[in-house]
Amino acid sequence: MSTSPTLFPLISADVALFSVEQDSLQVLLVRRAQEPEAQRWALPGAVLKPDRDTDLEATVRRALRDKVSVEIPHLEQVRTYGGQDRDPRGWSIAVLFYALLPRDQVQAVVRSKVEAVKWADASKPGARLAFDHGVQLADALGVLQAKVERYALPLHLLPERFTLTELQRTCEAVLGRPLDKSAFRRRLKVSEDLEVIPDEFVVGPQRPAQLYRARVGFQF
Amino acid sequence: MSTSPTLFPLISADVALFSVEQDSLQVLLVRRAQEPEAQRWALPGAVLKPDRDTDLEATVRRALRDKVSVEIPHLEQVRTYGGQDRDPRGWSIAVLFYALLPRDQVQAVVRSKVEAVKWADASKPGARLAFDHGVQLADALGVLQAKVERYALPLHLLPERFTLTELQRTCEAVLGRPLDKSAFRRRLKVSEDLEVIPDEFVVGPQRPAQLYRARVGFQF
DNA sequence: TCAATAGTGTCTCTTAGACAATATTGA
DNA sequence: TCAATATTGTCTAAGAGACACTATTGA
Repeated sequence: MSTSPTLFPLISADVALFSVEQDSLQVLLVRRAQEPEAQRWALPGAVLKPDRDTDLEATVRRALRDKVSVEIPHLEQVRTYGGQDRDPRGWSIAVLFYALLPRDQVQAVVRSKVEAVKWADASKPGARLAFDHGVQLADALGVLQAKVERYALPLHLLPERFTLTELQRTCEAVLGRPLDKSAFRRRLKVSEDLEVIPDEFVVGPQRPAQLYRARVGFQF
Repeated sequence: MSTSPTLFPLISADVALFSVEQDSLQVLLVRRAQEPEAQRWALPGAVLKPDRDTDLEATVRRALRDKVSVEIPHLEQVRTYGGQDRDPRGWSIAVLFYALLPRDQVQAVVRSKVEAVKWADASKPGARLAFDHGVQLADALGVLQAKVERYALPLHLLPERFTLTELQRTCEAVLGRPLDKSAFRRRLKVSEDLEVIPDEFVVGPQRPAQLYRARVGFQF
């Protein structure tokens, strides 16, 4: 029924969906039910359907729709993998994206009955992933880290309201290294991306923490 | 004869081939002979041929083979454009690369009889380009500039042997802004990428200029 | 009072930009 | 000598890392 990939490449869109849990960057993996590479964990993906998708982002959103019950606030292209060897079925093309899910919506991941889904450590996903998804994940992580290193704030990983310490923990989870509190706050002070929520604090058995939110028009 | 793009997207690889001439960054354009967008200038590209190309880079090299008579020393992926609206024929995917051609090989561009080819100013290519190639060119230029801003040295744009002033002029051409000579040379001094060619100088009616070359294993 | 976390201040070192000074050639 | 370009030096300001300090709460 399907066209031979020798004549026409198999086109799909893959996505590394990141979130933060327990101060650790996690990525969503799906266990493949069918051959090839059955039973192996892989990044979620979908085969392009030209009659249904208006563009590549639509393909990605469709790939995530049955796995996550909320809309994804941030989607960004990483790169494209293509060749005759990366999939045993023949010539294939995979356009890779990464996406960010706020950590207060991690529970919105759908536990399907037909498909196993799990969160894995983004920098050490465990056993070898299907196809070239290990490389894909590493590349996606690299792009995300490079952006945060360049002082972009991954606010899409946080709830709408957050404290500066939470933001710092999130950046540390992405980068995989500790950041200096003073230096971190120094640049937040001149950042255009943050906004104090007046009179809103998180209380507890310590000094209350000011709540912040993303400025309107914030773009990661 | 051809498959309908409604069922299968048209897949091509496009390339922005950059070179420097007269201290200005140039990009290679091709005038389209056929519809759609006939007569309009476009980036060189080729339709993917799964039976001939082992991967996407092979497609790009094939696209350039009949336009440039030398091998391209550097090729890098920019991003992928896909959707049902970017080509009037229907769903299409274009994987964009950029490539660097040493300025002493600009004359290696083949002036084909069937196809008009020209070098154009990379930041102001003139009239509107075909399809979304204006955006593609801007994106490719942006990726290249970002890399040079991060202190990568675009040595592939230079001849094998070059002076520091030539290197500075090349970086200025890429970035479109003047650089400070002292600061520029300061970071070259600690760079791992350059190597003095002993006792080799460019002479003239002024102080001789030391010749340099890329270190073995240099990667842009 | 103490524990715990929020938030600030200060020092030093590195680096980049601006710009001046010196060096070396051919004519 | 001079013009022209190569090469180096110096000053200053901004920014980052390290680290210590102060602030404010509940228990």
